Amino acid sequence: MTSPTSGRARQAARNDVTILAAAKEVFLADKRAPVAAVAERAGVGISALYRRYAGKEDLLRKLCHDGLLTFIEQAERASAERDDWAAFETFVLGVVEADVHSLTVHLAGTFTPTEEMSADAVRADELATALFERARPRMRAEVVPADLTMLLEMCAAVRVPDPARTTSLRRRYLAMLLDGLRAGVSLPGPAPTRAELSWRWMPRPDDPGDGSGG
Amino acid sequence: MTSPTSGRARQAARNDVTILAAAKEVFLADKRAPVAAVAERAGVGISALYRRYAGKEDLLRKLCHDGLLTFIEQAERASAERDDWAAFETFVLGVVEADVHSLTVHLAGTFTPTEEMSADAVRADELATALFERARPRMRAEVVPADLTMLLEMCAAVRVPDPARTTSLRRRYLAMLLDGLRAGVSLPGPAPTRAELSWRWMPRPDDPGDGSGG
DNA sequence: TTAATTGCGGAACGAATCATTCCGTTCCGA
DNA sequence: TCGGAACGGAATGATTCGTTCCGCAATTAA
Repeated sequence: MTSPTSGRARQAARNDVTILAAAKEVFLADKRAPVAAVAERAGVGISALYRRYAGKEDLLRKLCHDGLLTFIEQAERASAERDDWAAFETFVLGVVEADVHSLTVHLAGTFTPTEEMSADAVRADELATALFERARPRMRAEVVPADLTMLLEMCAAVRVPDPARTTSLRRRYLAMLLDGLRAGVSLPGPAPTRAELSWRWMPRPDDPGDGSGG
Repeated sequence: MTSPTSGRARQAARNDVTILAAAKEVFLADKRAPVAAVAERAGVGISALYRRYAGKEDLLRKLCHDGLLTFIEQAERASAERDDWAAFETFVLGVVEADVHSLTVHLAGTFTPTEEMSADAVRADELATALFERARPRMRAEVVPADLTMLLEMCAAVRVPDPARTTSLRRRYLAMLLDGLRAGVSLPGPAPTRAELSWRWMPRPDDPGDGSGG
């Protein structure tokens, strides 16, 4: 089992990424989607999926963790930029374009997290906060890092059937949000606290959607 | 049956509004909620609900239509304001505070609409577009009335467990969005078209939530 | 007072959905 | 030719949920 460059094992290795990509697409569109939908999208049988993951929760966990790692990667890459605001902008744009928010926040609560995941979540939060703080001098008064979570949430809510257009429209409204982040001075009501946003990471009996299922 | 001011009929009349209010709360939190959850929230049995509505779809339709009428009411009320921008602002704020968006757009597609509903939807669109056009001179270049739908969508995505805080936070981010609506000049990508947003009003096999079900 | 009616609570029913398992098949590698 | 890894997809069992049905209680009409 050195390098599966041919035949069976090769196809299996290909299925690894195919299934993961299919799962990402399917659960982004509807986080309550059945497992069978993932298999169908990937063009494989259900066996191929259950051979790789112990169950649905396992797959969801893997997906969420991957999203978290992408988030961290975007943050680290953006941190290299010299200009404070440009770094922040690059980071947020990267997260939005990778459609990572739905993979992390929206899938949270559908499984019990790993210790490693929790640690990565903390690190992700630290990186994002650092980027936010760097750019904060150029923002309006009274904004806080917790606002970033909500801005990403709002971008994730932009969704049309065509994925390409969804990305394009998200860029449009992200530009508006970033302008709004810098304009004016006074904002109504108190800023969100960390406690108010942490409920997403706790297991929930019901599923407030989405109002919107993905 | 002149005026039910006592006993039985009185309680029944009270249940009319209780059930409707419960349904609004429940389906706002999760549009896929079971009918039994509505009855439980209202503190009545399932019979009390089915006596009033032919089925779940009937209840959803009533709820959505009520939301549409509230939307129209907010638009008409705001239209009376002299200042063009103030009228627009009052209107949007009214819609957001009434949490009407989830009742209309998010519930659309879960039932077959009435002719009257379709007519009201057209009227709602006309009123909203008129308010938008009045305020447009004070907005950045290249924004279109269809943007309003998306802005409302983004506000509806702001949600925390506490309803009062949800309203407060929505006001906060609405202020940012409105500032973003006026700032700058150039926006990336083409504006949304009506066709891209009309899919919400067509019956769908699946349910893209949000990824989030509200 | 009595009988009819209205409104209702909640168990029961049946359909649908889904995660998971299981069995037979295919095909690569030796 | 053979062992077994990988797989397709039907079968299964549990759960959820919309709807119906039956019996009871309270009110009202006679």
